[in-house]
Amino acid sequence: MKNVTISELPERSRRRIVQLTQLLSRIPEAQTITSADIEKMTGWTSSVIRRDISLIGCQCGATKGYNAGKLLKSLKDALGHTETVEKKCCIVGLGKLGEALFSSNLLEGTPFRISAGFDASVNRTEVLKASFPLYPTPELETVIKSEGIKYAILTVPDSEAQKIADRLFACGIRGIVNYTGIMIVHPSDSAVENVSLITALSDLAAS
Amino acid sequence: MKNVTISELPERSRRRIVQLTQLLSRIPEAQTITSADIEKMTGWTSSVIRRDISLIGCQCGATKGYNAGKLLKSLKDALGHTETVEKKCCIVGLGKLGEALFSSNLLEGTPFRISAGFDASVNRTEVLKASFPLYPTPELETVIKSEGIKYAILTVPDSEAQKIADRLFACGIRGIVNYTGIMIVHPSDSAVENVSLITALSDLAAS
DNA sequence: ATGTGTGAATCACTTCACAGCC
DNA sequence: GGCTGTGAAGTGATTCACACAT
Repeated sequence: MKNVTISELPERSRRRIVQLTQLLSRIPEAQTITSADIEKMTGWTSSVIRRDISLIGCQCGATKGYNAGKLLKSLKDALGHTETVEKKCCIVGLGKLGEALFSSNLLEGTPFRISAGFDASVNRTEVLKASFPLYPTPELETVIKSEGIKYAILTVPDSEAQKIADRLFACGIRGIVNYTGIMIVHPSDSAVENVSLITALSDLAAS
Repeated sequence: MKNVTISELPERSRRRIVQLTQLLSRIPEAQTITSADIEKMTGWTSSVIRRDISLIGCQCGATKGYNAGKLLKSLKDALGHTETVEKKCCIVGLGKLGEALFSSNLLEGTPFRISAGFDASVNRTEVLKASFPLYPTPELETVIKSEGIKYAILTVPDSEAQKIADRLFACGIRGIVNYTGIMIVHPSDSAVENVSLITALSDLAAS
């Protein structure tokens, strides 16, 4: 099996590969790592890990386990995390949460780049300092289209969330990372990743 | 099927039920809602929704669909979201992100309550204002044990994350909501919900 | 000797399809 | 008539177990 692209493989495998990528990026490149080692760190069984890796056609596991650097490279390739391709995002809602997210440089070293920020308050867009341009919300459609932005980080108040999401999907946004407390209704050709504190806590408590 | 508790049912169903609860809480109690309506809003098939609901033994669907209020109540019961039971959480790391999370009152109306905050900087714990007590990180073990806190929201810098997580699990924390950019290695009798921006964006982009 | 890669078997989840009920 | 609730069938993911490579 060779050169399978990420969106072709099973959803569960895909998510594990995303996380495995993050895990490996903190391990010295030269180190070898076995599927049993990864099992200890993640809780996934070694066989599911071996299968995931074989699905992307890495074939980099020699007799003593995988070479961490090579494996990471294969995973990143499969995910399309190559230096040359930059994935444009915007952040909508520049309250405390929005500000905290973009000012902490979380996306450094990833293929994602925040290219625009939006807030309903003109005052806010003028006062805040960011490494990307800030616009009042009415300009949302124009900027997203002209910049070709495909992903949005949603940090507006709950009461605004669905309305803004509708506008985002209407102007070409393919996916939203939803930090609000409500569930976003969305078209079937788009995606929402729920990153809400309530969902996360409820999932923890129920597990 | 009656009175099945949430941790007994399939993981996928559990997660959908958590989300469904959030969705329903924004719908008038008196309204009736069919599994087909929910399909339109969530993208899950009506049959998977009907089965999820039947798993918790609601039996509240009459001939014209579910009564939103009754359904919500059944779901909340199954999740253990009853008024009387309060689930204690703490937040570790009171930087911008931590502050943004607790000051936005996201947990109002949920069974979760933040009972303590911790930060490495004594200055920070003294200056910030919160509706719960703030402590310097060395007091973490003492406070968590004496308060009986079971869940933690982790918003420390990446470089500290694993160290702090180890301490949290060692003193009785059962689950962590991880806002840091790294993957937390954790004991198998505990859980981590990853809520990192990078993971969410990567999952979106790969879908 | 050790750990991968992968068919085959198993297990879990989803969809089908329809009986039953308002 | 319309929609739920649920056995039975189908699909998809995980685990088993072992041949193979070093």
